[in-house]
This record gives sequence, C-alpha cells and structure tokens, in this order.
Amino acid sequence: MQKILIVDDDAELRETVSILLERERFVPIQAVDGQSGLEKALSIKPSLAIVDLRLPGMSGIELCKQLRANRVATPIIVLSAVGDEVDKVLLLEIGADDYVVKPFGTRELLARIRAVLRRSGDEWTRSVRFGEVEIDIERRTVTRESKEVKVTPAEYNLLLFFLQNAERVLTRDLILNSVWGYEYYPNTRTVDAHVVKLRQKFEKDPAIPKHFLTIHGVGYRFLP
Amino acid sequence: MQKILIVDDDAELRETVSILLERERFVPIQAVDGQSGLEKALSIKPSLAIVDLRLPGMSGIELCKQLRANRVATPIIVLSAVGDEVDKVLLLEIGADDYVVKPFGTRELLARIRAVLRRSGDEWTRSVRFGEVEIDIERRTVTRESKEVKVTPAEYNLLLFFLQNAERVLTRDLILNSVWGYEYYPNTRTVDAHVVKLRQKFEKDPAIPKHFLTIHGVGYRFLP
DNA sequence: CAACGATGTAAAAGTTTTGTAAAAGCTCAG
DNA sequence: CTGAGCTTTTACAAAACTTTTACATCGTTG
Repeated sequence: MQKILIVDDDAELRETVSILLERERFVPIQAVDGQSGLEKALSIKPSLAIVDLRLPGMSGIELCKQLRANRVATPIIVLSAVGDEVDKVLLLEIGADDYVVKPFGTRELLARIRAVLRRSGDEWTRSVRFGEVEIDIERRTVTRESKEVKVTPAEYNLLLFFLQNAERVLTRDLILNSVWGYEYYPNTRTVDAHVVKLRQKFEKDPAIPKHFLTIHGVGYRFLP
Repeated sequence: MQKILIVDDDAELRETVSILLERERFVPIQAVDGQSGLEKALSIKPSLAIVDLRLPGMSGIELCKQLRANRVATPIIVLSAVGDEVDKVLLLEIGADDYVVKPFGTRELLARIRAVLRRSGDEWTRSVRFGEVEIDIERRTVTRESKEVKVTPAEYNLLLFFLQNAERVLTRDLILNSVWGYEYYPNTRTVDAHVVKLRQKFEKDPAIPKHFLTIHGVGYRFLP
C-alpha cells in the first residue's frame, strides 16, 4: 500500500489529485498547510510527498527543509505555479526529487510520481514487515522476532509475492505464473506445499493461520 | 455487463452511438443534459461516461467536476465540436480520461472506449454493493456491515449472478445453466439450498427476505 | 377449506479440495 | 560421482463444500 501525501491549500486540486491517485491504487493523504503536512509526513511516513511551493504559513521550501532536518527520506515532488521563478538548483538543494508546473495534466503527474518512486526505490523495496516478521529486501534476509529465519529461494519468492499482493485472493495458477514463470508448469499442489512451509515458519499456530489464508476452491490470500 | 452513459443534447448522435455500443455488447444509457447525466451516473454507475462538452444547462466541464466532487471515479471521454477551443490540460485536470473531436469515426470512438476501459480497470466492476453488503471483486471478498463474511464458491457465484441480474425473475433452470454451466445438471433443489444460505448470510431476517425473493412457481428474484 | 404441488430448511450423504508428511527427483558444489 | 539441500510429486487423512433427502410449511386452486 503506497501512501502519497498531498500538501496544498487548494482543496479542489487536492481532491482531483486524490481521486487520480485512488484510481491508480495509491492511498492519498491530504494536508492543507506546511505545519500539518510536516506532522502527517512524520507520523504516516508516506512513500512520496507532493508539495505546493506556495503554502500558507510554512512555505513548501521550509517544509522540505524541515523534513530533511528530521531525517525523513520521503521523496518529494514540488508543485509550482506558472509564473513562479523556479530555481531548479534550490529545489534540488532542499531535497526535492522533481517538480511539476501547474496547471499539469494528470498523466504527466502520474508519470512523474511513478518515475520518482522507481528512482527512490521506496522504503518498500528495502524492507517490509508483517506481524513479527521483517524482510530485508536488500540483504535478502527474513527475521522473526529479531531472529533470522532461513528461507529457501522458492519460499522467499512466494513470500514476497504474497506481500506485494496482500489482501487479494490469488489463485494457484496466478501464483504459479507470477512466481514460477509462464513457461514452467509444476503441479498446482506445489504451491500448497510451499504455503505449508511458510505457515510453519511464520505463523504462530500453523494450524490456524492468520496471515496465509486458504480460500477454499479458489486459492490463497495473504493478510499482513 | 458494461453500461456506458452518453450525455449529449443531440438525439441523433445519442442514437448513433447507442446502436454502435449495443452492437459491441455494451449497454448504452442516454441522458439529454448535464443534470440528468449526473443523476444517472450516480444511480446507474456506468463503467464509462461519454460527455459532450457543450450541454444545455450544466456544461460538460461542470458535470465532470460534479462527478469527481461526488467521488465518482467513472472514466470520462469528452466530446467536443471542431471549432471548440479544447484546453487539453483543463480536460485532464477536471478528470476527463480522453477526448474525441466531432465528427468522429465509429472505429475511433470504440478504440478510445476500449482503451479507457482497459486503463481504468472499470471501477464499477471492482466492487458492487447492496444494502449493507459490499462485494469486492478484485479481492473476492464479501463484507456485511464492514465485517467480512465467508462465502463458498457456489454461494459467491450465485450471489454475483443475482447481482448481475437484479430485478429480473430468474427460473431455477436459468440459474443452473448460468451459474453451474450447461453440461452439469444437479437437482433444481440445489438452487434452493444455496438461496437459503445466501439469505442466512445476507438478510436481516432470513424468514422475511428483502433481497432474495421467491417467485412462487417460477423461481427467484434479487432486489438490491 | 382440503388437497396437492412448491418451497424452506436442517441434516445426511456424497464429492472435492486442502493439509501435510514423506518419497522421489533435481541441482550443484566439492 | 556423491551427498546436502531444494523442489516437486504423491498419498492419504481431514476439512470444506455441494447435493440430495426428508419433512414441515406455505400457497394455490378447485
């Protein structure tokens, strides 16, 4: 779930962008001014912040500086009005990752968002967690209650696929296609066998799974 | 069943487009002006809206804004006359997904429709609701008063079939053919057994059903 | 209003799917 | 070539689901 913070005093713009983001399966979070934007950024830890340069109270520039001062690495896209003298060097200095001039097309904004998220790698791609389990993606290690758990390649891939598709019901075929690849067709029971392994390693009581749920007649569903 | 709303004051154009859509297995719904367009969009929840920019009363732009203000994410294709100064940025800003200049070829319109539907993933096919019950099709989950309800495959399929054929009187044979398939013939009482289950799970008082009605001597009828 | 077919419904019977351990098959370093 | 460590398949028990059954009720009709 990628949360995106929008800091702008223009309610209509916030709403437009929110709807756009929702449609693209992001979770929009709105803030009216710099102060509340900063607070929300610190508490909610969004994957990305979209910040208007002109804000009542704390300016966008000030907000960026504050974020960086608080060691928040959330990537930032700055919005600026047409007339504004945008000093690119300044923007990059304060830690903005990109900027978009208003009025902008939704496609353009989306493209920038995607580009920035991809570049920054997003915390998601560095580590993920659910319950007592933490997956360090860079180091390719999994820990449970701070103790490292050995996972085989197949288990690791399947686990990551579940994480990336949390909440959704996944059929065995979909899982096989996505995790094992399109050409290779093991028996669908292979998936079951690996789910059993994941449960044994990551469920408190593997007999009563809380994370790796069976949807009878359909497939599996992962809940964080 | 993909419903497409056409909002235009030109009756001939509405009719032409409707025939085109019907031929392609869409279900066209017509509206003469912005006001009725808005109402129909809100009540019928089409998969796509085709909106003329120039409309008597509420303009197309106003209609789009109203839709977005009502958090309706239905994708919109805007129609504009040749002479119109079309501000692309404005269109995309108000949430239009594409625009077509009149006069247009049917192939072009169809291609745009398909493209937009594909992009948007069709919001309305992602989740459906009736009363306190919400079905999330992507997640294949059913919730009632925000609590998840477990449904078996047969129940889920039957429920979806009822939703897709709301209001209609459905014979047991039709239901069996549609939900169970043409080759397989269980006893028609099977349908009754499953309707009982649906009532138990989704009716306030299963003894006095409000949604899953019996039409004595004929079959069943679902009301949202 | 009696009689008969249609429906509601719980529970039995039957079927399919899943859990799971263990066997069989692979792969690759040594 | 060999064995350790994975992956995949297999087999059977257990769980979940579907269908049928049986009987109580309901609705319709003469």
